[in-house]
Amino acid sequence: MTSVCATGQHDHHDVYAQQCPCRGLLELIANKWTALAVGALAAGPQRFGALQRQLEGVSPKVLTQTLRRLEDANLISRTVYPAVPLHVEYELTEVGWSLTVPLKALRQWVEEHVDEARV
Amino acid sequence: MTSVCATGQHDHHDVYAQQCPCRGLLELIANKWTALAVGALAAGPQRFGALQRQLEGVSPKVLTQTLRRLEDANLISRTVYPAVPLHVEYELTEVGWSLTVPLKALRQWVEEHVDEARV
DNA sequence: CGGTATCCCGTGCGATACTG
DNA sequence: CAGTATCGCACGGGATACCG
Repeated sequence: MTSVCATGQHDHHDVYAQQCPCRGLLELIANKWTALAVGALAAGPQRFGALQRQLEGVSPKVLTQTLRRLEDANLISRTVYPAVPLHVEYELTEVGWSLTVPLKALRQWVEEHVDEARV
Repeated sequence: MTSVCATGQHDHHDVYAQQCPCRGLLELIANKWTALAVGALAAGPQRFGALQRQLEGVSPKVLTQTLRRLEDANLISRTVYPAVPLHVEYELTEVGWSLTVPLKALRQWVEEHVDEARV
């Protein structure tokens, strides 16, 4: 069994439907900036402004949406340091950090097959 | 360096922008059915109708779009057997097959962290 | 059987302006 | 500094009907 969704418990009657456990993750990292934000945070905790500069072209609204979704998914944490001016740090959680491993595998696949695959 | 996009050649000046080589792949598998179609085809060559039944809920138009994109990316091949009724087979290419490896890593991550991460 | 054509809708994304 | 508010558009996706 090598499919994305099937488990060892399943057989050829598998349905790759809405119930697939991959769906949630795929829909999360599917959007434009999420995986890139995780990649940026893999270098260490970052402030909102720093993330916005690294993810070139992202608007503050969209960056906020992206970070909120990651926070809701428990992949990053948001820490506010009450000060003037405001200081907010985003950081990968432990489980968020673990996600960088398969994500990095994906990146390596791209590097290795960028010529064969027209992605 | 553990970020999604940075390579060993890069340093802290990396920009996770539109130029990131991951972007193409992420935008490809980002949509609703692509990764699932790859997963289905990992079980072996499939006909259009069989894919449509496995990817429960997909409309013929969207399935066609999905398969065309995968074909354009050189990840699957489309073979027409001229007969009545028509017989069309979709099959993973070699590079398409190689993609199932990191995709499977992603699935395993989901299974292992489904409780910690609310994806 | 394996699609295309057509219509429609939700939402992800972007630009800009403004605020605690 | 770190967002929110508002507007608008493009596009992915869905339903249905039809075609070679």
